[in-house]
Amino acid sequence: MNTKRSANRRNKKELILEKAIEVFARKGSQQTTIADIAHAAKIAQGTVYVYFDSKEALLNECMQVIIGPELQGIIDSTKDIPDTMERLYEFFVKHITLVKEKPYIARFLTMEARQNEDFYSQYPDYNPLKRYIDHVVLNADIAIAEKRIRSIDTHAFAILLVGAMDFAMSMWLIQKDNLDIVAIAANIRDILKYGIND
Amino acid sequence: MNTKRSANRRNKKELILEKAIEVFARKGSQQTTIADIAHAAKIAQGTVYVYFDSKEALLNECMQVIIGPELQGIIDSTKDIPDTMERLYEFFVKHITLVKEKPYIARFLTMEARQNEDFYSQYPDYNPLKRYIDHVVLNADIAIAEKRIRSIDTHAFAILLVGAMDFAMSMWLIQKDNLDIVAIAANIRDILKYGIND
Amino acid sequence: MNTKRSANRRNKKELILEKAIEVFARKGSQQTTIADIAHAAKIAQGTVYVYFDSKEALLNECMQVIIGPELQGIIDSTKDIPDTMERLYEFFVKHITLVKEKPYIARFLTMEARQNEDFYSQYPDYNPLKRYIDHVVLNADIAIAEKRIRSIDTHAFAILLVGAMDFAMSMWLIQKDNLDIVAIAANIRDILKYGIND
Amino acid sequence: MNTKRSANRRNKKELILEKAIEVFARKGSQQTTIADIAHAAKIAQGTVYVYFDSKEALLNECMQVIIGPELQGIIDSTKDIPDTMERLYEFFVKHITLVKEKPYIARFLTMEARQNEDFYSQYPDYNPLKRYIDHVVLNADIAIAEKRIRSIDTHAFAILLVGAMDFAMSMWLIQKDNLDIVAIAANIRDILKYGIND
DNA sequence: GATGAATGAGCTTTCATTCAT
DNA sequence: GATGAATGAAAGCTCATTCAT
Repeated sequence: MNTKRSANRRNKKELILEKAIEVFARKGSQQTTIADIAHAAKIAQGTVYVYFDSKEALLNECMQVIIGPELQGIIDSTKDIPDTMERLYEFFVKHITLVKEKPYIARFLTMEARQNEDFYSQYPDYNPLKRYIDHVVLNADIAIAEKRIRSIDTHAFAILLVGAMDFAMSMWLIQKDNLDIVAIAANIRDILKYGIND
Repeated sequence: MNTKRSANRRNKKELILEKAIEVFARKGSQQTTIADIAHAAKIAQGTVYVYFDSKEALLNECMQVIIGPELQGIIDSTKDIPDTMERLYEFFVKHITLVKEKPYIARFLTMEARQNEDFYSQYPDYNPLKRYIDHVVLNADIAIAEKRIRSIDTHAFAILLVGAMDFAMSMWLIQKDNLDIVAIAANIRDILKYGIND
Repeated sequence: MNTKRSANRRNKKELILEKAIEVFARKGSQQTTIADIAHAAKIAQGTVYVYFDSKEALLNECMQVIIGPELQGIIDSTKDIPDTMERLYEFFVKHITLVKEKPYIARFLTMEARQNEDFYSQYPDYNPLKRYIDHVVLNADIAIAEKRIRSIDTHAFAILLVGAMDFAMSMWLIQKDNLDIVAIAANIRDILKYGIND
Repeated sequence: MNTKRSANRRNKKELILEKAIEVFARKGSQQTTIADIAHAAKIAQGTVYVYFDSKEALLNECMQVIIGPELQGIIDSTKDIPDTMERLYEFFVKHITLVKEKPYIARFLTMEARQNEDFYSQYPDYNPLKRYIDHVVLNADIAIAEKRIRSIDTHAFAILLVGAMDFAMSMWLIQKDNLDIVAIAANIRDILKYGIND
């Protein structure tokens, strides 16, 4: 009984989260109404408030669902690649692949994330791309220690890499057809590796 | 008379635009009301609608004012630097300087710009950073032709450079104190120049 | 079995009533939600509706519980005081004592009771202070018949006495600290007894 | 121009206040919706918010309108009666007359006033009947100094008088037909003057 | 009987937009 | 052109009540 009830509860909450992510991503959080989400989930508006305190709380949980499993999943899935730079490259590619499969993630990362300044100020660690930055810095530090790359400023390197990822995503969202994002990834790798100098 | 009237008209329209940019940048366009702007410009709310069809039209004109003079100004002011790569680096630095002086520009470029998907879809060329991308691609192509740099994919290079600029700006907006954006610029230059390989 | 069941039923209903009185008195009936009461009674919201038809019905039963045992108790406990006026004074004092011990009673008498105009119109006899008025009139009539007091308008006298009690309670609810309600009672007695004339 | 506009503004605000008092008095503030008031004033709901910050602010202004001019008017209009006790009696009678003419005042004084505990805590001086209490205390003190009445506790006396007024109003609101409130006033005067003792 | 998730009508409040002056 | 009072649609949110379990 309890387990079934509890399962229903979790399912309903997850259903709302899932639909909310969809709608938020499609319309933007400001343009999305609770009525939109309730309609998408085929529930009454009031039901949303059974599971979430407010629209803002719902949005925050959506972001954490994305930031948590999805982004961490990418970091984790590349963990075992031995070559450090290969690992970062794979990380880059997997991120792009994820975004191509679930464009709403890009939507959250590049758009919603930037609007919630208050959210950031309160929980700076939830900044989704901050996690990426940390990951890149960590790996680049290792690569330097292992003498696989020269001694560079790893924070600047992380901004280059993550900034390029983020920007490529943004552009891809707008002009999907004209952007071969996978080819771009390979070329970015080449530039970062050898530089632009002769 | 006519010219004077016309001048008044232009002045009042420019006054509204100027104040709107200020308020939009400070509060975000969604949080900004027409009343806020009218108050900032010390005019009546109805007057805004004498010069602009709607709030959205006003926002769009604000973006064009920024994208136009301000960003083009940076491109133009670095036009005469002879060395191509030096020119791009100066462009990068001037952009950062501009943003540090007028943070509302960053606000528009990194936040507002991404919210107006409709705007983009309708007018893809108004994408502010698109102009930067074009500028970087153009210059990198020249640099290759002049054999100042090796033959790279200039589009990927542009994404790296502009993406890093944009991302650094975003981070700087959130955590101004902990980000020495000028030092980062220098380190990014170094990485792009020589690559990370030994 | 049946008796036990019935006892359980009565117990649960009394539990709800008891907790409802507490919560209604603390927050006011309008600010109180069924969820508040269910929470206070540690039962499910739906259970409230097993015993009461509606929130309003619950409130009405609460009022009757208070008007019944509590107020009647005061009347009864002073029944045996032989001197009529002494009896009324004691009645006054006991009422004050009761209210000081159970302030939620004052809350109901002075606040909730006045809001339910519909309730009154339907059941005028449930007006809690009406019972007091009747009691005072009855006793004053007796006192006159016994020639303990002069022939006054006993209804006016009852309004004076009960009105003063009610008003003193109201003020005491608002500014508990600054009102020595017992001293006031003694002084009111003196005025009523001898009048204000020299 | 300005004066006409300004006059319109004041008129509209007064119109809203007037209608709000009517509706609040008829339905109670909690049961009254902004839509009710807007409908009564034949304006749009939003217009209410042009003149008042919130429903609560509107209610507060309603109370002040009543507490201010109306109650003070009674106090003022009896100022010139030379005999102190006669003055207080006239004050009592005028209050009753006012309430009979504008029953909504009674509604506010006896009902709304008691519900807004928060309001009281914040602005204890706005307590409408507090003003009456002060007035009675002041006059009774004078009467004692003038040796027109004996030395009584004037605060207790004020509670008797104002409490009786308030209670009589409450009862009259509920059972208008069966209460000759003017006769009661005369009898209350008699009791207070000579006491109940032989 | 007991539960509590689900409901949806109804509330207050906001604000882009209009229009008589 | 300029005004700002007026509008009313639409939003987020609450909560008494219901009903399948």
